[in-house]
Amino acid sequence: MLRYALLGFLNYQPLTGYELKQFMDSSTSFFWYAKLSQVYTTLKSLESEGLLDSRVEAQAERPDRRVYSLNERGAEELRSWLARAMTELEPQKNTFLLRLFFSGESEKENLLAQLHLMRQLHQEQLEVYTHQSPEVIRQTAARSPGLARHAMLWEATRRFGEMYEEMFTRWLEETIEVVHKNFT
Amino acid sequence: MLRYALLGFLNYQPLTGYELKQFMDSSTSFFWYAKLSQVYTTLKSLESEGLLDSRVEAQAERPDRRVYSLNERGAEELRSWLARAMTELEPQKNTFLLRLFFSGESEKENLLAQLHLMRQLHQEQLEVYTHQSPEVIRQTAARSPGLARHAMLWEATRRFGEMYEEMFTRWLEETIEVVHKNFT
DNA sequence: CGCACCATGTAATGCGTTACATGATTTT
DNA sequence: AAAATCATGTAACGCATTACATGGTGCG
Repeated sequence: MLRYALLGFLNYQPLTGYELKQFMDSSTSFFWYAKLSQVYTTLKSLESEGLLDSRVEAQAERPDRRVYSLNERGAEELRSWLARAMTELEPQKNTFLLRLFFSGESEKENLLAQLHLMRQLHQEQLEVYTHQSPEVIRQTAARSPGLARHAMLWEATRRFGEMYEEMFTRWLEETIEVVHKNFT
Repeated sequence: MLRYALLGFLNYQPLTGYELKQFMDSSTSFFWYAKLSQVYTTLKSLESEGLLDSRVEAQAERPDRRVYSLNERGAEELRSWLARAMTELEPQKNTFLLRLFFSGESEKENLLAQLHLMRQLHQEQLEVYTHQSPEVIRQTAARSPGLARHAMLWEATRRFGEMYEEMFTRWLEETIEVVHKNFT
């Protein structure tokens, strides 16, 4: 799947593996992320499949950079992936819910401490979506007027993150209340 | 991670691989699931690590069943996993958001069709959490009075599913509206 | 002086999926 | 007569993580 994320970013402009990782970290990271090592290996395999081209740029007093760019076959692969609509819900995994599900024999205090810690973390994440992300989107979109329709969709994903964290925080408060009152 | 899910279920009672898969499908599947083949291989490796015991039950006119049970070391492993609190948010992946993020050059109609389809799917899933899941929990808890505190936490995870799908549906409606009005 | 950042990659391992293989019983 | 359920597993593959390996620049 990382393949498509990389094709998507390279559809905007040629980039190195290192830069791709940075772009991901500052935009899609809350719904798609990867380690640098995976970015490098995936770029290599995309190039060997003929979906990307690369050239090495020599730099004075810095390591050489390998810049990847999307070629026509890569652009076609991206379009065809986007055209294939999803017809089923994607199964999700959530370790925190798994733990909670099996915590019936845990100490009440440990359970409450874990729930409070999670609330803290989700509130912080909510702050990121409400305060930092809008700025990132505005700045990126400002660099080119052709990106207006893209920015609308970036904003939609940001809004998802915001609503998700709002919901998560509300659920944690509700759950803390229930555990506090009824857990023996 | 599946290891811990299996240890968790086996903490209630001895089960076969096939039964474990069924239990997962009817309870944790929205935040943890696995294929049968993985269940079997993971059980085997848990046994070889000495966390589970198994015995084969011969059956007349049915294939033999291998029943796994948690031993003291397995119970300890489960407890120690539950005791190690999470201190960071778990990164999530969501293919639908990834596609949306890169759909700036897609046809408006295709995009709206995809959003409508997703709304349909999430509304159906919401129905499952509000109508089917409470019954499953009530019935399972009714089988043994010692499961009351467990049932409280099962209910908390169900409630998460309900709130998640509610939120997702609201977000889809908001996004459909935005795309409908502003996407060219 | 040490840490963060820039920059690239390989190797080993682990977790999970898909495909393969078998076969009886029960339900439609 | 066909499909679903019960029941078990192995083999091949793919995606992702962790660890290893290197080395210069800039900042506090």
